[in-house]
Amino acid sequence: MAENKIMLLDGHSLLNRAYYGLPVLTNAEGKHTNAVLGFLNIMLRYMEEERPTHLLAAFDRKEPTFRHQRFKEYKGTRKPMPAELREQVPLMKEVLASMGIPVVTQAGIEADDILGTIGREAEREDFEVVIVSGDRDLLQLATEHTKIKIPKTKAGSTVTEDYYASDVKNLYGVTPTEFIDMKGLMGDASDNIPGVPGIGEKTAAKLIRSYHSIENTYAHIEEVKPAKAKNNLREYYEQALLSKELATIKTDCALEYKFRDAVVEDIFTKDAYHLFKKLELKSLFKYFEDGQKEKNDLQITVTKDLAEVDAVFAAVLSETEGESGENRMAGIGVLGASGACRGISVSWKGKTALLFTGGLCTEAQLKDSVLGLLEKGVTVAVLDYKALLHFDERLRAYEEQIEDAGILAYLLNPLQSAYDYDDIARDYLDMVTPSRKEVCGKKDLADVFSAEDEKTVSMAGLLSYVPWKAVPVLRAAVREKGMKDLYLHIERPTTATLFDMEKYGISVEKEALREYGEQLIGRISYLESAIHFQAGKEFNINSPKQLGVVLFEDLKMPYAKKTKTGYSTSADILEKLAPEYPIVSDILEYRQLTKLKSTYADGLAAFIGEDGKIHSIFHQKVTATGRLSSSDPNLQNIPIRMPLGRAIRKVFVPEPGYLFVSADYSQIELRVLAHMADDKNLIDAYRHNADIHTATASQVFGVPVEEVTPLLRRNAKAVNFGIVYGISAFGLSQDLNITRQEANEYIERYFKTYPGIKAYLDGNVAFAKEHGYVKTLYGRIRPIPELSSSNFMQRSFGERAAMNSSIQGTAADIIKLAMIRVSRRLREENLSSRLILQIHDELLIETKEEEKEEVCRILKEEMMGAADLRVPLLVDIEEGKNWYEAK
DNA sequence: CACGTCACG
DNA sequence: ACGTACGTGACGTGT
Repeated sequence: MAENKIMLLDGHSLLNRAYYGLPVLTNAEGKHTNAVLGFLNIMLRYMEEERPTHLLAAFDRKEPTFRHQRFKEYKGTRKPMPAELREQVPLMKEVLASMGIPVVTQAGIEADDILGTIGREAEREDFEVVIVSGDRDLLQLATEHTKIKIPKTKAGSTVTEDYYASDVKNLYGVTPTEFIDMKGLMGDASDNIPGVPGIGEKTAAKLIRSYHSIENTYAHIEEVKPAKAKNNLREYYEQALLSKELATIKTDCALEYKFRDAVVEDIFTKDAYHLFKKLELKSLFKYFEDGQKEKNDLQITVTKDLAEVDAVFAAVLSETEGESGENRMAGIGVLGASGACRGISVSWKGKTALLFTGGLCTEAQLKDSVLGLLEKGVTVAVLDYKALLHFDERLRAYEEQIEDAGILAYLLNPLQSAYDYDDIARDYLDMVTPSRKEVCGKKDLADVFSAEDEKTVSMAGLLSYVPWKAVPVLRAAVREKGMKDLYLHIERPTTATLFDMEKYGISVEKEALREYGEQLIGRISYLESAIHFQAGKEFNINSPKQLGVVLFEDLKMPYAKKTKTGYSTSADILEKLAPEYPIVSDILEYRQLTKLKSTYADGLAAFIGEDGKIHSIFHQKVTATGRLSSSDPNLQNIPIRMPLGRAIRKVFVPEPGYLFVSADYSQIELRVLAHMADDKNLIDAYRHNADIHTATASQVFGVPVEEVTPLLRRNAKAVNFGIVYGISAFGLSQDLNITRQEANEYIERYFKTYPGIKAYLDGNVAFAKEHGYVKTLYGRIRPIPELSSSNFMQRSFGERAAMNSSIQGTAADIIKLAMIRVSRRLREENLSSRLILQIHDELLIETKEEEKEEVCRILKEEMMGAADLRVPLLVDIEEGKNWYEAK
């Protein structure tokens, strides 16, 4: 029989070590999990290394007090345990319990003493003992058969120090027992052990090496070398003995727990699996692969035989006929990109079929068959409706029968980074599945698929099975959270308008774009030479690191400011230096021009397709607030603020015979705020169509409207912006280059002028703190886990995000509504005008000359009418033969 | 792959 | 005392 080995975990100490070793990590509910994950990683690694037959974890009954006051980072400072760590203590115990690992605590006995006592008990019964702790105090327990393992996190990875008695001796020159005496002399501020003043680690080690104990040192007090140590030890001898007692870990406690019960069994239990899932400890799922995780009840058939394919669709139809709910539903997934579809995946009533093209079964056949399901009234569940429209846009006619699991999941938690099949399976179906990356790497499923490769077959099946299975769950959750209307009337209809914009694209004059880039080169190389000359050396201007050294070390400029890696060379710093140093002006201009060249001139050119157009992607599941985002390329950040950058808009043109019309909401966020806060003063200002910044300046600074100077207006405008962003005196002071006190005064005066705003913002933050999320006017939620942080900075961020998100999110809801209404009208009135782009508060439309008047009217009507607020929603319209003119 | 920077709303 | 405005995406550098 293998020899017995027991591993003893120092619960609080390991949790503490893990907490500070890993970055903040939360699950969707905002529960912090980094310490739990770190603890488990260390534990699992050591179990692998040591293969113990017995295992348990010791915790203090209460939070450590008195002797073991060790939840602090620095000596002497007694930091309370951060809330993020505190909440993980009970969680950790729960996790251990779920894994069948005993959590040993006992009233009046500290964890160290439990470890010491059990360690000795086990050793007496011929166990090998391994004690795991982040705390070096435990070294005193080391023997020939008791090893102390101390994990250390170094640069992200964990390294371990192992100590038997001999290792302690080698390192400190004292035995583990003498280690206690050493500690008695030197003390430990972090453990509230006083020790002897003036005796530090060096002296203590020397004395104990010579005399082996405090008592014996005292007996030879006359010989004690440094005079200071001699005198202090005399004076503080009692305290030294007390310290020794405090530092001694007890090994003879009367424990109720019998360590023989701590036999290691299968720790990857079903309970553990469910708990890990709830905590989203994804990296640990792999341990359950053969264990307790639910078997995917996928029944998959694979075919490319036309008759069999037909039979599958016939079966779907007949078996869903007359059913309701999920039984009337089929999941559909496309295998391969839109142009190169190799097949589709279909799930219904728990069954899944993979249907491939080839032989007599064509892509068109598959598409028609899917359409056939919809015609017969089957509801189709998908992971990504927009992707499906790229597969076959005829599906848009059946929008009301389509359920998008990805969008539903996004509404339930917009903070996730992805909504792929594995995410939804994990979050809503309690299934752990290999991710797309694990199955396909960087390739498309269609390229790696093989009927013999079980993983690819399984993943292909999941593409339809997961939406089929999850949509009922997701729908119920969305309804329960009050977002059903948001989904049905805003989010789902938005998808098709985004698809249209992506498909249609926007024309770009390639040659003009090339010339634009060309024209920048000369000036860029001139500036480069000028900068190098003024610096007195050549260096990479694009490297903030090198630039920082040149400016703040070589040229010794002031305003040198931090960043983790070096000096900050951001524009707001350089702008302060520019009047004084010509080189800085040149750098600013250089930065501007190279940005235009690389991101816009060259960057955009790379996206122009065969059709002379750019088809950027509009993302509906990315932002925390409900806004859209755009990528490949991003057409929502084309320059406009500076003349030279703005000129790039000239290369964006309508198709021949068409014009651009751009329509943007005037200050939609402030108007939304006025409505939601129901602030009488702000509402009145908007109802009277006042210049809002001037009106604000007049009221806040107490001067008649006619006497508002440009400076006052500018300040008021900054305050208005700040309010929308979740005001902070520091942010405002930065923006206006004023002191924080002045900024504070502005804010106070603002809130005095608009008391409704103050009440609303406060109320919103309070709501967020109570519920953990904020809501838009249309019920969209944004969770804000940072609000429960004990970290001031994070919590403050949460408060600002709470103030901002309802406003930004409500504006985003309204613009989505406007897009839906505008495209509906354009279609209903049989116009050939199209929605081209959305830039948050602006819609760009391509219109025929003769439709222009009509389109402008529609835009005004539908945008202004998108929401019925307590203030008018004004829309400004411009037109032109390119995007530069239409703005 | 993280960071600094900067383009937009 | 803490050290920031809210929301994005793309580029170049440097580990």
